[in-house]
Amino acid sequence: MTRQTSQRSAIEQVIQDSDRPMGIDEILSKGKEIVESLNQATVYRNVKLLLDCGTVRQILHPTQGTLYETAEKDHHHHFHCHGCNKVYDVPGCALKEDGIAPKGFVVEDHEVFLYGKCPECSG
Amino acid sequence: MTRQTSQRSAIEQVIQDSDRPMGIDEILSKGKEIVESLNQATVYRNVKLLLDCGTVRQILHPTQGTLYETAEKDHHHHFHCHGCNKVYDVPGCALKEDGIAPKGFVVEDHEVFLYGKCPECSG
DNA sequence: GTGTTAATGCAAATGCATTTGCATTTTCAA
DNA sequence: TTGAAAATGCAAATGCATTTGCATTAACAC
Repeated sequence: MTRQTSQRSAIEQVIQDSDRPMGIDEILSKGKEIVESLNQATVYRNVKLLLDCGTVRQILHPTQGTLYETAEKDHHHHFHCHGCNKVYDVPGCALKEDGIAPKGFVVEDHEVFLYGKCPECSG
Repeated sequence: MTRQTSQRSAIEQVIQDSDRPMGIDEILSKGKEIVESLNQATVYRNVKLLLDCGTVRQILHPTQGTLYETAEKDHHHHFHCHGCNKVYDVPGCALKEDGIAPKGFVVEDHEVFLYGKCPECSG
């Protein structure tokens, strides 16, 4: 049976409240603002639980490693700013619907990663 | 000074001749068909040289790890078949030109990863 | 309240891709 | 042809994210 702990709800809250995907370290540091004793291994363990129960989604980012976001979000893309190094959500889908892949290829899913400067860093 | 060796040209040839990106292990096994003594460390060392001199491009694939392809290729996308596990090149760009990212974001580059079944595996 | 046992914190262990040290082999300029 | 230096093969070492063992703490059913 699974129990409700302060660290568990801190981790859930941090992920739910974020408008962009985060890595383990960022979840850890944000979570520490809520429960200061929070430990990295606990973050790994709880994120894995959340993945298993489908609450959270894993993003394998080409340059930023493994990130996590709420599974509640609709399909969207990710923008990596090489100024502040953050990964932002980009709502909607900029992929053309037809003829994406050559004849015979069945496209079941896709991911788009954008790179550049965010508003704060491009000024 | 850099010298021409049979393993070096085997590695170059394997990468040049391929119509899809390959990981170290695949470069190694294809290379072994040309020079059977070929060693993994040698592949790593030579691929790094080719990267440095701009002949080869590195792809950090979300699910397939680090792949390599000729830098000669034009911009294209990559399709991962979860049947045969190969990554295919998809010529052209299926990304809409405008309004990809919200106002203020400067998009300098992008990558598109497609997932599904290739013609051989979807039959 | 109390006891059972899940969850945590910590540090050590693991797994894996990549790199490195070194003895040996090979290239290539002289 | 020969010798210095580059490259190779091999195995061990590294770096890193992630996992695990274990003693301790805390949740919650009773």
